[in-house]
Amino acid sequence: MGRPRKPLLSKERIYRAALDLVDERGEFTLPDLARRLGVSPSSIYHHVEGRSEIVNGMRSIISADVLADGQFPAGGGTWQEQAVRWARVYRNGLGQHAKAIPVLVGEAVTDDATLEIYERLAALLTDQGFPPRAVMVAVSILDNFVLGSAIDAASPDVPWVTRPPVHPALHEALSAADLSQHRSEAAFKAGVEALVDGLEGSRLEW
Amino acid sequence: MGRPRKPLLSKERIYRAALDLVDERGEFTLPDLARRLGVSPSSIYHHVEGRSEIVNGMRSIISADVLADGQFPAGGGTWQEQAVRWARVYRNGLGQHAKAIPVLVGEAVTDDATLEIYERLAALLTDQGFPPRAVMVAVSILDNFVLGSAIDAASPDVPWVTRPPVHPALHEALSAADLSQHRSEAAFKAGVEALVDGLEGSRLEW
DNA sequence: ACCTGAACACCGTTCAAGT
DNA sequence: ACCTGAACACCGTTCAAGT
Repeated sequence: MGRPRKPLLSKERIYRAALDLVDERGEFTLPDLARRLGVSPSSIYHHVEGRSEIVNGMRSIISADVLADGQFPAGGGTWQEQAVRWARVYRNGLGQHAKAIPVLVGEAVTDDATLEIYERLAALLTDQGFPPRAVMVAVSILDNFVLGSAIDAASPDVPWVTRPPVHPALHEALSAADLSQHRSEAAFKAGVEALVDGLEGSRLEW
Repeated sequence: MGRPRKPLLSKERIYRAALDLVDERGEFTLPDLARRLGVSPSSIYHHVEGRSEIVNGMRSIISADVLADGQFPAGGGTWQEQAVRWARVYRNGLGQHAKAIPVLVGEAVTDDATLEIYERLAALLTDQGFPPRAVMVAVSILDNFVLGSAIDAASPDVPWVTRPPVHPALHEALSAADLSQHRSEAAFKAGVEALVDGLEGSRLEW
């Protein structure tokens, strides 16, 4: 068939199609992706280095969307309110692509958009007088919780399959809160607020 | 070659070998696993259903080790101290197999040992008078943070590759805390304590 | 029952050949 | 420069054949 007059592909189009695929199915293969793009698998290699560049590209799209949110994290209020908003907006952004998270985990973060997300939080804390080591610890704390919560939100339904006689307390708790969406939300909100309160108390320890 | 007088394989041996492999390399394939076991790939299928049973088996080994820890979570002290211990022991157990975490994430939890871990925490909180919905939220909160922290600990070195002029605050923070092991530890300790304190304050809200 | 080797339908990636 | 089809070394899984 030879070269087309106008390129059929671009990095952007490849990343987006891969993200769409993962949103739908929780995974993607190069042949699937090629089919979706109406192209042959080998064509993709004229635009990207390989599979892991595509995964990183997916993440940069998600992060760019997060950064586009006007509330991130500026918008006034105390620094605690801004930190809570940082976590909420970031987690919501990841939650839009919950099925992608297992794919993203394990690939190192190198893209500018994602780094900028962490820079925003680091800058907020630095401005607040946190010493550099405390900034690192605080960023890690919120990052860990956001990531864990986003994975939780990504679990299809209930995260644990209990059998009542064996796990009575866990089973009871699960059936009381069967709206898993709400469970995950409530856990996130309460957790972030507790963490940010905790930061204030111990910010000079590190 | 035909059937040996004594079976060469067992579920147990397969799970352990797979976990060893993942500990070393961060991943495993059936051919690798077969080689390690001195057996042909197809032999494995006489003992397990397939790859995902092996992944679940790996998790149950890790969880059994956690449960074998005498400190889990009994050992006296206030319920807050016990909850903190629960998180620490569980996270340390996962940390022994940090490279396995990306492999485990995404596979639903169904094995008894892992469910028992959560049951212990749920029972602790139930005994403490937390209503079922609060138990669920509290368990989710600690679970999310433990998982996020364990993933963080699994990252080979620094989780973010910054370029100084673009991400000044983040870069400064990173270079101040270049001992990543310690960074991850400090973040975990401070985070868990803040979360458990927060639980006490809001336990009747849910 | 439990191992083997051959076979199947896949996967990611490379590359010469076309325009 | 950018697409294709053929090819490569893999992967997980199945199954008939052996003891």
